[in-house]
Amino acid sequence: MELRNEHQWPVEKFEAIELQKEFAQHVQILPNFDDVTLIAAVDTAYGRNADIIYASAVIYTFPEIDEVEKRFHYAEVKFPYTPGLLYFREGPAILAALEKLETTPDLIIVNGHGIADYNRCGLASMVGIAFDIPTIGCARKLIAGNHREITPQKGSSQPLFLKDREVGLAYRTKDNVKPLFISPGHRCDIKFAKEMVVQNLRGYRMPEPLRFAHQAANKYKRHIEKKYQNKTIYIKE
DNA sequence: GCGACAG
DNA sequence: ATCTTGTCGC
Repeated sequence: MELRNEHQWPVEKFEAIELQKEFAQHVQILPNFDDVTLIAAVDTAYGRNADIIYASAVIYTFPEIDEVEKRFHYAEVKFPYTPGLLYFREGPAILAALEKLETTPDLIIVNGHGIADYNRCGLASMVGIAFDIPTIGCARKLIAGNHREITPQKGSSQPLFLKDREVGLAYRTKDNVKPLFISPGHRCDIKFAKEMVVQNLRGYRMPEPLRFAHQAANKYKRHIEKKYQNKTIYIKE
């Protein structure tokens, strides 16, 4: 895949916020009627000291969810974990893994929030803008917004509001299991995001592509750590 | 001002 | 996110 919006990686928080607000201007929330055949999912894993980040980018067919292509990338972590600025910590590795994909998916599911973010531009939105491709944010915890209580039954959901705006939803993917927070990232809307996530559930809390991408990132991490045990990992630019 | 705070 | 085994519950 090819980046559509290149930029420097900020070192200071205020610079990151400036870039995030600029990207937020480009976020498109609109109905998506495209036929979805290929779905990509990205996720990351960290080394023990949280100094190295490992990212996976995997493409699956939909609705079969058969693996089509799988790429990875690891890098030194250079930005501190800061709620609201996750993109600046994980973005370098995630974008690099996605750039290695030879196939272009119809949409990308990201482990993190889309517009359910204080600046309406979470990790999923930032990734979507970077490649100008439809993205969906899927998070296990809420960072911004509120919603009414949802029942314990699978399928129960409530809209997620942030400053009077509906930005996504809380969705129960399994009975008696904590809900998932879904929000559009870029070039799609809440309805599309919800439908896609629901149609990709296969009995677990997380949609299958993301669940697999998560496992893939961890396997990749173990592989690299084993390969370089006792040695100093050399990371090229 | 205080609390909350994706991975 | 990561450090970690068993264990309670559907």
